[in-house]
Order: sequence, then structure tokens, then C-alpha cells
Amino acid sequence: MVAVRGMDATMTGEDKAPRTERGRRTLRALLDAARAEFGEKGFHDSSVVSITSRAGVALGSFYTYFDSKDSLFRALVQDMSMQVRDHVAPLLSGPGDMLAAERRGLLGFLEFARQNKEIYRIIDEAEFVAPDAWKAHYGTTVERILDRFRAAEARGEISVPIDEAHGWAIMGMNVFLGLRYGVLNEDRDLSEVATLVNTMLRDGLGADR
Amino acid sequence: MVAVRGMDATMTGEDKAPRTERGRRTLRALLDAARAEFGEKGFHDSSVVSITSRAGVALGSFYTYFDSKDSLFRALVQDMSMQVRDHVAPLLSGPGDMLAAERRGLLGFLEFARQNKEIYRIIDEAEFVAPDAWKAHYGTTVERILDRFRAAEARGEISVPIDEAHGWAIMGMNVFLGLRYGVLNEDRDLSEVATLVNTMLRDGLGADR
Amino acid sequence: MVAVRGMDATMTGEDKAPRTERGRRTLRALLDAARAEFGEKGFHDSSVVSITSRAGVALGSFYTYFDSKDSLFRALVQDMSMQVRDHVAPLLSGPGDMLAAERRGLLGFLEFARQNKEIYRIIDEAEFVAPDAWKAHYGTTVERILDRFRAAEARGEISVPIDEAHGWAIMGMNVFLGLRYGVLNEDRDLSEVATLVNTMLRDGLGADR
Amino acid sequence: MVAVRGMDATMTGEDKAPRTERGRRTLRALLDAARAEFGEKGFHDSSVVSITSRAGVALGSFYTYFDSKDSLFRALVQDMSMQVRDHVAPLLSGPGDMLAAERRGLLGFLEFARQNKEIYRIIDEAEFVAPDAWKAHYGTTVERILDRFRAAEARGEISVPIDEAHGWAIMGMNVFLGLRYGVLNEDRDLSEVATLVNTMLRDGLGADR
DNA sequence: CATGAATGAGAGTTCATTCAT
DNA sequence: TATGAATGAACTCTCATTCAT
Repeated sequence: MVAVRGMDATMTGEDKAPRTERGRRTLRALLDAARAEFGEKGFHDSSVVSITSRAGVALGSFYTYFDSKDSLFRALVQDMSMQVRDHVAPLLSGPGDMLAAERRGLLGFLEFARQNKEIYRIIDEAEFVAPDAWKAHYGTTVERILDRFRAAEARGEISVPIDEAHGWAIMGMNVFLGLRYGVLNEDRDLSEVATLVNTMLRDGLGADR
Repeated sequence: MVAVRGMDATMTGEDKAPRTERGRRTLRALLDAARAEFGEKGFHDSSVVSITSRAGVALGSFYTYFDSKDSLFRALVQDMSMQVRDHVAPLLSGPGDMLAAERRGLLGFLEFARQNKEIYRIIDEAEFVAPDAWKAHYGTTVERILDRFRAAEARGEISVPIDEAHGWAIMGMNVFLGLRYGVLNEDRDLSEVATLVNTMLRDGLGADR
Repeated sequence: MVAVRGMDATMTGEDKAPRTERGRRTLRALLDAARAEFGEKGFHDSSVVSITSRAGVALGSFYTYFDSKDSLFRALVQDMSMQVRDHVAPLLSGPGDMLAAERRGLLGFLEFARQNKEIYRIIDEAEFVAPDAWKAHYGTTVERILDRFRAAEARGEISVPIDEAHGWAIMGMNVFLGLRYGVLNEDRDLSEVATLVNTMLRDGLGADR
Repeated sequence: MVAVRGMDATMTGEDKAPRTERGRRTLRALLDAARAEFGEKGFHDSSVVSITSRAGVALGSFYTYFDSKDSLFRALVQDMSMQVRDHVAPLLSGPGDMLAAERRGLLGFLEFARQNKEIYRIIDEAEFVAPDAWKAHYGTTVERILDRFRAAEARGEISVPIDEAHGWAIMGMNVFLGLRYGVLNEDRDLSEVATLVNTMLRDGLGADR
């Protein structure tokens, strides 16, 4: 069983929070089942019956904890989003300059994607199933990237004035690398990939140096 | 009515090609309707009835030309894929070095995404609806990027040895920029974005130059 | 409402057995409705909507108990098959030799066919709708006939060595007589028919005796 | 291509008779295709498109010759019925008494069934698809049997007074034997089966002789 | 006569959601 | 809180038949 961090908090305001220990267990079982189901089959091929039977609870119990299949999906996206961040954030602080930190962060992300392929899929499918949740995730991700870059800029580590577009570009890079080397294939050493891309990010591809 | 380039050719081998002029018109109407429908509502919220009524033909006529809703979607993805390429390819040849060409290509892509938001959505949703078509599209896109980069490397325009990962990174950048500045919002001058990112790609972000 | 003997048992292994009393009632209603519907209109002109509306339940409830229209039909054939046997079997034991028993069995069968015309139709249509169920029914019927005949042969009641073909011949006779005098018309005294045929079976038609 | 005897005549009064040689060829192609299709797949799984494409003619041409799928089926049943009779009838006249003739007839029928399995299936499925055609076929078949038997009775070859029920009984025997040893399996020498059953018919099964 | 595109009623099936127990 | 039967709208797909060319 996968620990679903902070889900109780996440649910405040939406859906229905459990009041007993038994309820807490049922909720957790449903969330784990949903994560597996959505990860494997995608939102539309997943069904509430299948999720409840995976979870070992009755169909009706689903609606004790969630308003709808959609709302479960949204709750899941929020949670996954937090998990990614929790995994990557600590790696960003540490010795060295911003680019070194950024390399550690990317590597951590690639490893995380490889070990949690469902999370990747769920978050990405949100673009079509729960656009708001998708935007919330990628919007704050860009914000964080930009915060780091602007701090580096202030410290003089970066020579070009940082623009929002830099954030989206970097994020796009990371996401596609995660998809290609984390999720779709495991045919590559992730550390190598991280270094390669980090170098490009630092020095560019131009020959005139 | 949007011209659906080469769809007749695309359909060879799958689904059923029309043999009369009337049939050709019906097929085109269906393709245009489907493109609009899928673009607006996404695959799962689109329905065959809705597509046929948009197209002004009877429900049954759909199955005169397509084996299933899925197969129409796949045909559409293939076609959209070709359209993107046909729009961008010519921009890549022209004066200047590879990075200049790359900038023109990115700008063209961003403009195309802004003007053809449905295409963007359809291709991206394919990741979840028709993974093979998605892989075909992004796989060949990466190949083309790498071909260009390797040629530039051979000419000495690039100082680092090009690796497949560079291709995925660049593509990810472009895709997310297209999404952010082409599809989601029109709040930004695309030329500016293209320049900004192209500069980063050439020189990197590092201050040590 | 017709009692559907042993259907609960029959359903074990296929389709879904009800777990509550209410479910049991719904299942029974569906089976009764299906029997009437298939009997009247045949498999292909029967529809699931029509069956459920006859049964007074919602369309969706059908799929709570059956995997498909086909699987209901198969379940029904199995059940009908058992009903015929249950009706005829007791008549076969009793006073007198095998031919006397056989006469009682045929008469019972003819009467049963006349009173349960739907059963007749359903089992026979299975030849085209559910061939395996059809073969199961007629295969075991022949086996039983042959068992009885071989026993009679062992007791010396029969002068010719019994062969499988005798079983199929006798069964064919019975089936067509059931169709003609039980199902298609009621213009004949069944006892008379049974006697007539039984006599033929005992003595043959040849004059040289 | 199978010659479809007398179909032109059969069609008089129903459907539309061809007036040109070309039309005659198209009609024949359709009939042959339909016979194969119905024989293989049964009435309901056969489709008009499939029949026309087997026949190598356009879908629309079907309705140049037939009023409907049903009416084609009926025409086919009538034709098959005649074919069976044409095959069996000559065997019934010849040397020996009625029982000897009857044996030759049964053998001919079994062989015919084995060589023309589609015919068997089509005629039998008529019970559920075109009951009138079915009754016409089996009704006249019984009549013919009874005519032969009554003649034999008049000649003193038969010791029991012949009743209609004898006809149905004999026919049922023959039909099931045809199904079992002609259509379903070819594991048996047909001549042996015919002899066996003929003997039973002459002498009965009783031991007291 | 031949063609094949067009039609649309109708079928079987799915599944999120409700609710009585 | 848990259960699972009941519901019915919605959907995809089939196919006999019509008809303009």
C-alpha cells in the first residue's frame, strides 16, 4: 500500500473526509486502487466498479468518499503533484551553483518518473480530463523554476535576463525527458541524460566560445 | 471548410476510400467536422452522432468511410502530423546557420499552434487515445531535429556531440512553448519568445563566458 | 410465474448470481420474461429491452445478471433441457418392459411439448443460436436412450444389437412427433399417437411375420 | 458454380425474373453466393452486402432480383427442397419391395446431406426464419412418404394400417440421421447406418418373433 | 441493368450515479 | 458506514433498404 501523503488535508473542502479509523482505511484503499487503475488504463477506461473492486470495497462506498469519478481524479492529480514536488524539492538545495542544483533536480525527477510511471500518466492526462488541475500543477511548477532562476540571476550566476518563457521551455524539456527516459523506455542511464542536458543548458549549443 | 491535405492518400490501407465525387465530398465533410469536434471537446466527449450532424450527413454514413471512431481519430492524427510538418519544414531551409533556421522553425510552429489550436489538442490527446500514432508523430519529429543537429555538428556549427536526448529536450521545449504561448494564451509576441529561447539554446544560461 | 427449477444452480459459473432476496426475484422475473419472449418471437426478434420491460425491470438490470443476450439464451436452453428430462425421466421407470416404458416416456414428452411450446422452440432454435448447448442437450438425450436400450438388450427384451444410430433414429422420431402433434397442431389424441408409434417400434412395418 | 435447377421457374410470381442473359448470370451468381453464405453463417449472420460481394456484384443489384433478404431465403428454401427431392426420388423406384426402396432413399438422402451440408442447414433454419416454407417442405415430404407407404399397404407389404403419424416418425428419423451422420460428423459408413435403421423399420426391436 | 453512397431505425452494451437495506 | 441492486441516458455500431447517377 502506498502512503498517500496529505490526502486527508487535500480533501478538505471537496469530497467527504472520513471521521473514523475504519473510514480512513477505506479512503486510503480507494485512493491506492484509483491510482493503480488510472495509471494503467487511463481515466476513460477506468471504471468506478473496477476501482472499488480493486480496493475490496462495495461500489456504493465510493460515493461515501467522493462526489464523482471526476472529483476523485482531481484529488489524485493534486496529490500526485505534491508528491513530485516533495521528491524533487530537497534535491534543489545543496552545494554548488543553481545549475548544479538544477541537474540534481532533473535527475531526481527522471528517477521519480521511472519509479512512478502512473503518476506521470495521471498528471499528463489531466490536461484533457481536469484542465484546471493540470494548469495548477504546471503553473506552480513554472513559478518555482522561475523563482530559482531569478535568484540565480540576482546572484550573478546567470547572464541573461530571465523571462517566463524560459520557465516553460525548461519545464517542457524536463517533462519530455521524463516521458522518454523515465516512462516509455528504461534503456538509458538517467545520470548521463541529466548531465548532457544540464551542460546544454549551461553552455548552449553554439560553437563560438 | 478546411482543406485536409492528402487525406485521400492517408486513407489508403485503412478505412474505405470513396469512389465517386459525392463520396469525396462526404468524406471531407466528415473529416472537417471531426477535426472541429475533437478539437473542441476532446476524444471522449465527442460522439459519432455529433460529428455526423455537424457534417450534415446521416449517422450511418460515418461507417461508410471509417471503421470506428478510433480509426477516424488515428487517421486525423496522422493527417495533422503531416500538416504541422508541411508548415514548418520549408522554414528550416534558408539563409544563416542552423540556429537561425531553428528559430524560424520554432516561430513557425508557435504561429501554427496559435492558428490551429485543434491540431495541437488532437495530437497531444493521442498520447492517451492512440499511443502508436502519438509515438509515430513525436518519434519522427525527434528524428528530424536530430538530423538537422547532426548536420550542423558535422559543419562545425555545434560544439557539443549531439545525443538523442538533445532532440527530446528541444522538442519538449517547443511543445510546451506552443501550448503556453500558442494555445493557452495569446498574451505574448511569438517572435520575442522565439528569439529568447533561441538565444538560450545557442549560448546557454551560464554566466562564465 | 413459472418456477425455473435449479436456475440458481445453473447460473453458477456463468453470469452473476444474485446475493439478496430482491436480486433473486429480479433474476426470476428476467428468466420468465426471456422464456416467454424467446418462445414467442425467437431469438433474433427478441430484444433485451423487450425482455426487461416484460419483466418490469430497467434495461440495465439485465446486465446485472447476464453477460449478454446470448449467454441468457444459453442458460435458458440448459434449464429447459433439464426441465424436459425431469418431466420425462420418472415416467420411464415403472411396470412392464422397456417398450412399455418407452411408450409412457414418449407420451409424457408429447404432452410436455404441447403444454410448453416455448421450451420446444427454444431448444430447437439453439441449433442455430447456441450449437454447443444444442449438442449438449441432444447428445445426452441420445445417451440416455441408448442406456435404456442396451439394458433391455442385456435383459433379452430386444433382438437386435443396439447401435448408436438407433438412438438418433428414435430421438428424431420423437422430436418430429412432438413438433407435429405437440407444438404445431393439437388435432390429435396424443395417447393414440404414442401407441401407434410404439407398436411400429416393437414390431416394425414388415408384413412377414 | 452450382446449377440452380428451376430457379427461374421458382421465381415466377415472386421477386423479379431476369429478362436478359446478363441478368440471368447475375441472378445465378447471387443465388450461389446466398446459398454459400446462408449455409456457412446462418440467416441472421449473413448480410446482403456479404452476399453481393461474394457474388461479385454491386449491393444495389440485389434488389433488382429480390424483394428482400427474406424473400431470397424463401426462394432458396424452395429450391433446396426441390433439389433434395430430385436427388432422392429416382432412388425410390427400382427393384424390390417398399422397404428396399426406402433403404435406398434413406441412403441417398444421407449421402446428399453429407455432400450438401448447406442445404440441410438452410432448410432446417427455415423453421425459424420462414415457417411457411419449412412447412411446405416437410409437409410434402410427409405426404410422399405416406403415399409410398399406403401403396405398399395396398400391396400387402405392410401389416399395420398406415397413419399420418407414421410419416412424421419416419421423417424425423431420417432427418436426425442426416444431421448426425451426414452433417455433424463423417465418422460412419452411411450404408451401414441405412441398413441398420431399415432393419429396425421392417422388424421392429421386439424380441418376440 | 448496374452501381455504391446515403439513410436511419434499432440493437446490444456500458457505467456513473442513486438509494433502500 | 457499508452494501450491491437498480436505474436509464448515452453510446457505438450494424445493416436492410432506397435512390440518384
